[in-house]
Amino acid sequence: MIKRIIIVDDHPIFLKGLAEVIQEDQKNCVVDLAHDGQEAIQLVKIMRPHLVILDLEMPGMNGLELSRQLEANFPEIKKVMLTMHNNPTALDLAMESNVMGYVLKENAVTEIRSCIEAVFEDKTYISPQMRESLRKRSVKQDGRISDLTPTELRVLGMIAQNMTSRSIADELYISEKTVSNHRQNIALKLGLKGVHMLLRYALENQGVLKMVAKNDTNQS
Amino acid sequence: MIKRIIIVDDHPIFLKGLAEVIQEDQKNCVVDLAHDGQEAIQLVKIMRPHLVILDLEMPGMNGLELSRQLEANFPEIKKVMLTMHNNPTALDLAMESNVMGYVLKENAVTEIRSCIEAVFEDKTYISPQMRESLRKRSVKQDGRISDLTPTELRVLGMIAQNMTSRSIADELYISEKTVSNHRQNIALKLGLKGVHMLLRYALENQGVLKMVAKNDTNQS
DNA sequence: ACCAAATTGAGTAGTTCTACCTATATGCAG
DNA sequence: CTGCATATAGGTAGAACTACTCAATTTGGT
Repeated sequence: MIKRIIIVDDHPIFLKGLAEVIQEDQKNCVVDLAHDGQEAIQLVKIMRPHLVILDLEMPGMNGLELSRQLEANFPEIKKVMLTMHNNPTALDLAMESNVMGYVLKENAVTEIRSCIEAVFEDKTYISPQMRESLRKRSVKQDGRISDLTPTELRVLGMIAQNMTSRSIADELYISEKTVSNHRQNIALKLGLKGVHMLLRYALENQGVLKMVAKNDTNQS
Repeated sequence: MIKRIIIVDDHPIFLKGLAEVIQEDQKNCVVDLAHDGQEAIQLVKIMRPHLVILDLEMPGMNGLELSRQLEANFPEIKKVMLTMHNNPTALDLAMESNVMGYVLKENAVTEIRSCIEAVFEDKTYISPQMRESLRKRSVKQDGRISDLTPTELRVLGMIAQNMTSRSIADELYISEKTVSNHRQNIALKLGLKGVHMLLRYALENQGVLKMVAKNDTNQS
């Protein structure tokens, strides 16, 4: 049976390269391409693919949003997430939108075949590297961004934008002391210690923070 | 006349995709591929290409090192740098190793053709986006990493690794006060102000810092 | 209406870094 | 030899954040 696959990636060269890798591997496939979320949704409506392979980091509608929209409107379509960064939080979020596969771009050429085959057998596939960093996290008992309350998320986002407690307090019309308490609670939940760990964490997870901020519909 | 081109990139899908873009564009070209610096040098010895297109960010030997080695051993071969990040300091360093072109990966598919043609006419080509951020920098009169002394570079690198002044002082067997002074001087030279600006800068330029640290042969 | 979670605010002590100074030793270039 | 840059070190004041503590108010859910 012929499978229809759509690949979504804002990076034209990667998109083209991946499409050819897949077409060489999977002989009985039709592969279509989309450069962003909007284009992807239009294409999905027409093509009704069996599988959508989507990039997490994209300008405009990011991969998470796209994945959620697909899940809401086309739940029968399987989803595989592609990403540059080995970030456990992003994996958490992706899993919540019910993706079946999660592949690091650097390994895509060797793993995408196994991933597609697994997904078409209704199995999930996660990059081995990714599983490794998940294991490390559970050993460290690190907290997750999803443990944070909406206000804490907001504060963390503002920290990532290099704002001081003072300026955050001003913008939110609350006391500087309250901001300080939020910082404390965030650090506690995330298991962060040290003077600069909060800023460091905020900077390293800037991308994920933006994605979480876009829809406040997932506080456990 | 047939031109020989070698592309070096650790990312297989991008490498493949770019190769095809170039071969479609440039009909009278022979394109060869290398996945890392070592492989590139071997290939250059055999192929004696007219042009090497190389990725800045690579594990092992990075693009700057490779470019310098090519410049030292094969000065007649032209070089074009590819990079993900729009970082003026990286451009400075690349220019010092005499690259003829500097292209952002996200624009590669549309720009690589103009770039190759420019370079074969002995002109330089720099991504328009890149020129824009250069203009902004010169307006801001920002300092450059290359203004820093070797010790300051070392300290900045350690700041990027999340070390406190105390631990840096311990590791270098100097006073904490001296480290504090270095911080002050670094911030002055780079035009940074504010509590966390140094850490922020250090984190954002971690990649470049590593490249600069690898060879201390370029203090102006 | 009540309980739990979230938000807000405060106190106090200590750490880390900034933002200014000054000062000495060393090595290199003119 | 004389500057100059570099690296070293110290002083003092203050800003920003951490690390603990406690408590009042609001909010959402059963």
